[in-house]
Amino acid sequence: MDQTQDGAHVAAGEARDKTPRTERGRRTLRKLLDAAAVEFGERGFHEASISGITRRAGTALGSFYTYFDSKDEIFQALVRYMSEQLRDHVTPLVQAAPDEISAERIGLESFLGFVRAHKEIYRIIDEAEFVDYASYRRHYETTVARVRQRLEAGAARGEIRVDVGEIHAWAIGGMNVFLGMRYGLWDEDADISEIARIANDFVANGLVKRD
Amino acid sequence: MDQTQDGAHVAAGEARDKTPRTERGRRTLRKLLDAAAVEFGERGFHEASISGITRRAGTALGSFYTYFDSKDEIFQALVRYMSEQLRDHVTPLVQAAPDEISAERIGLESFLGFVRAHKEIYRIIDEAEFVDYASYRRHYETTVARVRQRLEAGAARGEIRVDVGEIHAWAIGGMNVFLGMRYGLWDEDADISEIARIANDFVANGLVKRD
Amino acid sequence: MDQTQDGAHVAAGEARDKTPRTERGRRTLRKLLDAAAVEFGERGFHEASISGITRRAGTALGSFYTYFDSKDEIFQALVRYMSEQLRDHVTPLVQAAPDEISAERIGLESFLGFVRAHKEIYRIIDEAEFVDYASYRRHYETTVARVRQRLEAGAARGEIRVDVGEIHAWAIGGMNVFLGMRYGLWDEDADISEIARIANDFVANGLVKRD
Amino acid sequence: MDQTQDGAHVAAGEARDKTPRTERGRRTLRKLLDAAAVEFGERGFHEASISGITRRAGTALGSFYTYFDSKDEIFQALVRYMSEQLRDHVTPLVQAAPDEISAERIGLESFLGFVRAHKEIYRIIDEAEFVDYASYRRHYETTVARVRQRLEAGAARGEIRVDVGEIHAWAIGGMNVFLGMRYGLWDEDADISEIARIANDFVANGLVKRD
DNA sequence: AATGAATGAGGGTTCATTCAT
DNA sequence: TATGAATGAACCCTCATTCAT
Repeated sequence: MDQTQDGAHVAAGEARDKTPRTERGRRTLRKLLDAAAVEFGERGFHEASISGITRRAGTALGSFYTYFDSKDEIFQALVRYMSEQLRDHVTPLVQAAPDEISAERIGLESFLGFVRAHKEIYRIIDEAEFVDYASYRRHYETTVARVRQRLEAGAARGEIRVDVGEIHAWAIGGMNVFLGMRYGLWDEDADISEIARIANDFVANGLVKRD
Repeated sequence: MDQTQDGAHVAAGEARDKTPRTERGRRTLRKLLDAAAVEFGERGFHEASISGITRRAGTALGSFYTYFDSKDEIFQALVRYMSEQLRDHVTPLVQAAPDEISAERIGLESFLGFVRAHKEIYRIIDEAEFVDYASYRRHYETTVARVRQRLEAGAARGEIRVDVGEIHAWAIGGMNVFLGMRYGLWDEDADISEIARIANDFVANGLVKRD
Repeated sequence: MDQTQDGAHVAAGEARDKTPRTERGRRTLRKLLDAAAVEFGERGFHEASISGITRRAGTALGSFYTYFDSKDEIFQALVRYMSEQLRDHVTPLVQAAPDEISAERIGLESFLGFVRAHKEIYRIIDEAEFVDYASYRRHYETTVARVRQRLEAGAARGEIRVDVGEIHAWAIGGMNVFLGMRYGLWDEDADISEIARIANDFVANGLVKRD
Repeated sequence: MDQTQDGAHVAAGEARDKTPRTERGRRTLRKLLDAAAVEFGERGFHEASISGITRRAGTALGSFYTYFDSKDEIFQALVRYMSEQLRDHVTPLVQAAPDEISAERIGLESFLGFVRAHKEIYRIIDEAEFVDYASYRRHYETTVARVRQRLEAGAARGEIRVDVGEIHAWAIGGMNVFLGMRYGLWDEDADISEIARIANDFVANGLVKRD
């Protein structure tokens, strides 16, 4: 976790660096982050408590503040970390796709799989909308920007229509997120790859009847 | 409440009816709901306070509890109320559309307009995900169910492909919500009808190049 | 109920008389007292609420204050009323006793029966210790004074030892109250007259072995 | 709590142990208990406030909750503690008595002395009837059980009649409590050992005239 | 007399954060 | 670094009592 963005609290005086120096410190930091993921995922930001995190981590309450300045800060760190985990899961699969249409199908399918396997991540990122708006917005802008790049590259390669742009990217992002909620979070049994196939056919061909 | 179902909390013994019996009571109830919409919209559920609501409503703190059992309860009432307001705004416009494809365009455009005009409603409904999950889920399931009905009716009329179903409905729902966030909430200046036109062309024809 | 004792609130200005003038008023007053007996008996003074009383009585909340000045006042009225009910139940039976020893047995037995039949009365009078100390003290002082009178009359008639006095009366009072709690309130099944017989034998003869 | 059983509220999930681990913690806990005894004794359970307790204890309001989960809990702890204090005062004196009749006299006299010296204890234990019924009942059942054991042991030793049992024990318990109230709490000046002597003579010989 | 809405003081409890060891 | 006690602002909710009709 770094503190580049929103670094308002750096200016005023002491900017003690909370990066652990020792191996033991790094272990504790990791335990806290893992515990926080579970605590925030299970109880949500406001119900979650620092003492809940340290209890799960097996550390003393006070130790928390050796590594983080506040509850908000660890949440922010977690959102960034999870956003990256999601990206790291999806990106290589998408990049291996033979063409842009397939890439979107694979992107959705891998997203659905990830949501199912890590439901707490979905929740935590979404709750950022009400806890750390900057992180929330950054996550979705980044995610959608990647969609847009793929679309424009696909268009440049002649695989899809040439007028694709930001609007299409947000539309696809929204579709994926809602399908993730509906079939990743809520419906345990749906066949993920079938859903991705159908949605992808829709994205590719739209609603109009073709013959 | 907290991530559980809503429930008709009547069961245990006393279920004193909080419905106002006098005209004065109805006025106060309305003032409280209006004030709560502003308070929750501006500060979010957790930052919002009952005293903030009554201050805005111009009533005594205790009067709040003449009409609501808890902070959760008024939030729930508000989500339902706003969900209905949104529906009442969009539905007649959509129903007047000449065909299903146009209906989706008009639906999106009117949604974007509504979000711009009532930003707090968007926020409140979304925050329900973390405050009153049942309301949140009900809102989106209801909304998407309406999309699905339109799609299937359009298919029955031969206006669109016949294999549309739940997945397409959730995809369109997600798309609309994200475009609402991006161009309704974040971007004040975007031309709403132009966005709806582009997104609708995407929905109609998909990504594939047509000639 | 009257307001002779502790009438501090009479002096200051308006001493509106709360005695009902109409028949309808007298009915409402009675309903309130009955409801209060149930409410206080079931929930205790502090858990009880005026609205609980009026709900049980089937009157409007505001009507309560047509008849009583405060929660304390109705409680006080109730304690006095119940104290009298208890006395009215016990006294005639005791007075019909052939001698003082028997009188004490009958007094205990009828008290045990009364407690069983009116558990809420026991509770209400006892709680007065923490709500309306004056009423509590008056109740027990009155009760014990009656025991003492009986004892002294019995001694004068030569039925019992001549040195009986206040201490004996308080001892007998306490004995009765505890047996009432143990075998009237807690133990539904105990044979009341057998208990009274054993206790009375103890009161008559004491612990010392006789042959 | 309220009229129900006490219970080892461990069950549901987190049972953070509130036992202090440091010496400083033990000191604070003790200060809180002492302050609570005064606060509850002076104002009664319902008038007492947590902030009143911490003010008297000289700690911050929040510190209370480091050691107790609720106002009920500290009250319960206090009742148990006081019940033990009373027992520790009376028991050794009673056990040193030469015979059972004397034991009861000494028991009463030491009880009267204790009540006078610690009026708040009498009040707190009695108020438990309306705050923490289980504690109240446990206190008196334990106390009376001790009386009963003494009686039966005395009978076995041939010092008193052989048919003594539970009823006699509750009778004696009630006598003591009422005499404690009358001559320990209300009457500062009465000669305690004289009262105990008279009451004991009554307990030993009963009401019947002997010559 | 009756009704039911309005009032607001008051208190228990939570918990992020700080501090002393 | 780690520990766990200490701090106190903040807030929800209750309910006796008053008021207007």
